[in-house]
Amino acid sequence: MSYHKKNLKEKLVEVAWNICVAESWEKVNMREVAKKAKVSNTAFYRHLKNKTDLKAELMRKGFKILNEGMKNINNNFSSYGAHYIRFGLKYPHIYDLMFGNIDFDISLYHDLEALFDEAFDGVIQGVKTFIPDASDKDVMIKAVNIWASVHGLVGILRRSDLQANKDKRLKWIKNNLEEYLKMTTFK
Amino acid sequence: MSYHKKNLKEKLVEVAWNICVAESWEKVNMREVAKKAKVSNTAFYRHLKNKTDLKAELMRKGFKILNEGMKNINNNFSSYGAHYIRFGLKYPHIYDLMFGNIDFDISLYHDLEALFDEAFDGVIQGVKTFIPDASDKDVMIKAVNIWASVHGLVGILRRSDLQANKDKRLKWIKNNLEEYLKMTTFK
DNA sequence: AGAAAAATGTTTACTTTGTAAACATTAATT
DNA sequence: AATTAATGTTTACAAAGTAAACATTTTTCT
Repeated sequence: MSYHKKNLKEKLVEVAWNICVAESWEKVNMREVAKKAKVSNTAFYRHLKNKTDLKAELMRKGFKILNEGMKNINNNFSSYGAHYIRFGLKYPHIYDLMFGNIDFDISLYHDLEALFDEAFDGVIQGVKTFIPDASDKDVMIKAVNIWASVHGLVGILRRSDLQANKDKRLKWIKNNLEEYLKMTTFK
Repeated sequence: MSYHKKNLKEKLVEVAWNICVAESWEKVNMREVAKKAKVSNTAFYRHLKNKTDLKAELMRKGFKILNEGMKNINNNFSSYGAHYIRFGLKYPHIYDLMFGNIDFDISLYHDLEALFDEAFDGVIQGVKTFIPDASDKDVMIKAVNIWASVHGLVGILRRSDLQANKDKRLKWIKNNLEEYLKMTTFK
């Protein structure tokens, strides 16, 4: 047996990430993660406090990917929305952790809370840029509407992915996200 | 000990409902439910196949309440949206089961699938009524946008309920749902 | 360099929770 | 009344999170 692996924490997080992406958070269990990382069941606990902390790690990783992708978007406002939606469709279960899971007390993880607020603030700033003369209240209303529409759409499109009942019009929306967004929320 | 309670199934579902409403689905466990219903741990299994079926029961109950409330709404289209949102805020964890939980394979529960489709179809019909000359595609686009905006907003408002950071502008939206909806999605 | 301390793995063991199986009791059916 | 079905209980097991004690490696300090 070889004690002291290098970067075991990273390895464990990566294994958990892969399971969560391929299946879902519910399918992530410590024994399986440990087995795939080729360490004992409880090695994990030398690196993370508990399973909730592992979840937080996955969220961090998700925000990192999402934010990184944001940087490579051209000046078109609606394409930011499309980027969000594509992220949600590419990593649905990570997305759930980041934006859905209300059981998770995000206020215990200040960096995650900051990442979240930052994302919303991005929308606020975007609205301000595109509607320079809007009142504070109107900016907020528009930003909330954009945020809600984008996140709500992820839910619809995910569901339609699962159902046999694949509506052609939904398919159109999915394949023409930016056009759809310009016709609705971002118009 | 008294064998053969009356309506044990209903009792169990009710107990589970109360726990799920007060806490969350994660906090619902069979032993606790059994204890609160004053039966043995496994009495449950004479009435429902497994815990997933219990979840389906809660979803049914949720749809029943939501649909019942729908009937008592006057002709204003945006007030349907507000009704949805208020339901989501009143029963957030039931709402999660009904509209969020993607792990749950709704296609195994045809009645639930039908209830879901019915709800979405309601939006389609609403859009058709309010924009009689819209193309099929445009109706779908509008309906999806309404659905997404409404469900997305529930997420934002729930989060703001939890956070100390209670933004006044969000509070305004919450207290003036219909006005907000008319300014945005339902305009 | 060598000893002490810190970090990191492992083994063992306990708890919680879902649920299967065997058994008991009551209700329904013939 | 006797048989069967329905519904409860008891017992038991497996999966999963994680605490505690122990082992080994690495780091730090003289």
